[in-house]
Amino acid sequence: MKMLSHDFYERDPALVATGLLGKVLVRKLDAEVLSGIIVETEAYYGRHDPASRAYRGRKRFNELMFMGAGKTFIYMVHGNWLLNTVAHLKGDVGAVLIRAIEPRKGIKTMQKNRNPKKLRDLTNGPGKLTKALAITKELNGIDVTQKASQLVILEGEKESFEVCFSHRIGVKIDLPRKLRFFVKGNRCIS
DNA sequence: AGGAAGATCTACT
DNA sequence: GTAGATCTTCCTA
Repeated sequence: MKMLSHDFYERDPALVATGLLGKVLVRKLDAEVLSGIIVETEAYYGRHDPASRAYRGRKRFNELMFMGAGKTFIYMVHGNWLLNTVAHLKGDVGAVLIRAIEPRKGIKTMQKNRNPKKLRDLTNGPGKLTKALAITKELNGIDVTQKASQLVILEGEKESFEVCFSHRIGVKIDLPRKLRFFVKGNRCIS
């Protein structure tokens, strides 16, 4: 399968967020490869987005959002690591939060990392998927368009599905636009 | 030093 | 399904 190019991420965050649905998130470990289909995402903007990490301007912890698209942006919220990919037009600011995946390869290892009651709870949330895929701050800032990276995103198979959208989850003050996107009917949604 | 943050788990109705 | 405790950084005072 082909990797997504740098250009894919150099677009409006909402376009990238919808575009990432159905794509394959691949986590390379020393001994094995874990993967899953992206089924839920959210778009975040810069200064005019009160829910964005970049709302209060550029700081050391959020500077990745201001830099080149196609990198990971990982941070901690309520004790969970959340995985974003930096996505924005050239010179702009933004990111896409990956909220849920449908597990494909390495399910056993994921279950070792996290032990949910039901299988469908394995990766149906932003903090859950990072734990299942062993994603931590160590992977912050790596380039998901580089083959050598421990985290990459591939083109999915050409499945057809319907995209639904809603307001973002958990944010205090949301924008008037609906910026959460998910695959209709998928059971691995948060 | 204190508190907020894009969440999760558990234990109830 | 909803409620409350608790998870760990980094920001702000």
